[in-house]
Amino acid sequence: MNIKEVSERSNLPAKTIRYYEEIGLIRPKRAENGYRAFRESDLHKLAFLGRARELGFSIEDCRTLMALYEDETRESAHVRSVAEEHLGAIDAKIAQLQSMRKTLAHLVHCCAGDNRPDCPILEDLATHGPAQPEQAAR
Amino acid sequence: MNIKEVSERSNLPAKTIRYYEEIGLIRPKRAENGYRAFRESDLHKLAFLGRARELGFSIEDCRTLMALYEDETRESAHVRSVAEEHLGAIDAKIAQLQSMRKTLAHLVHCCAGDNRPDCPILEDLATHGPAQPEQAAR
DNA sequence: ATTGACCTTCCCGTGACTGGAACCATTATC
DNA sequence: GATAATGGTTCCAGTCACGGGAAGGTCAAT
Repeated sequence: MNIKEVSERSNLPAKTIRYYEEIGLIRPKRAENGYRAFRESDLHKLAFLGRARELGFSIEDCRTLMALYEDETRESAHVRSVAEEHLGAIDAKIAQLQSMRKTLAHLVHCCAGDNRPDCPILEDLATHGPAQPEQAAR
Repeated sequence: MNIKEVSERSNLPAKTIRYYEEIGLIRPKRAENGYRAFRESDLHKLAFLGRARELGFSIEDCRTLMALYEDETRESAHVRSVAEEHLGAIDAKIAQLQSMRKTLAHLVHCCAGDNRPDCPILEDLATHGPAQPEQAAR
């Protein structure tokens, strides 16, 4: 298989597939003309990677998960802990976005949105400076 | 004011302040020794920027918002539209994260997390390839 | 005279790609 | 056989919003 077919069957851009090879996530063979020669197993790995990326795992997480996938002696606890950590990060991100959303929605609601210059959004920005970083918990 | 005082009073790292000057968001004067000489107005702008960044506005949005802030003839509708667009992006991001979260939480819940290799998380990754990109709406 | 704290610029690295240039290989068409 | 279209290759640069660190100048205090 050449890269285009793999790209279509994995729903990953060819650029991404080359990048994954560059960083060692896949190791397709080469044909005599220098073209990458993908096997079904490469395609399978790419689908795995695509799904993991879709769930928001970092490339490094993907590397770990692939290694676990290929390790018959893995413990599911290991996989689960990777997923749990990622889940925690997602939750933190959601909370942060919801906090932004709340403030922003309020400001947008308060803004007349007409041809006059008065604007509570700008007033907020001008008066509520950035928050002090919290003292890190020990 | 030198950069350290401004950094402390604005709660922005000195690196960030220099960066904001580099990209033209602020234009502090210079003392004879080459040090940046910040005025209160620079500090005010930095606080404005810090707050806008805290609400997730991009640097380009910040540039627009600052320009509107300084434009006495602005229309609040303009400010509001910038904020609404950003709000929409936040909502989209939240929805995407919640979708990930849902799938991931389910998988984590299903995974025994013990010393055996069987793992529904890896099974999902191996079998549910990446989604086809939706046909873009016209 | 020498610390030490502060300031400066400059360059590299981040994550996960994307775009584009320049060039080689294969296949189809005239 | 010449040409064009399509596909492949590598390499370089750019994205976003900074952060780290080196090399060196300035200032206040000891």
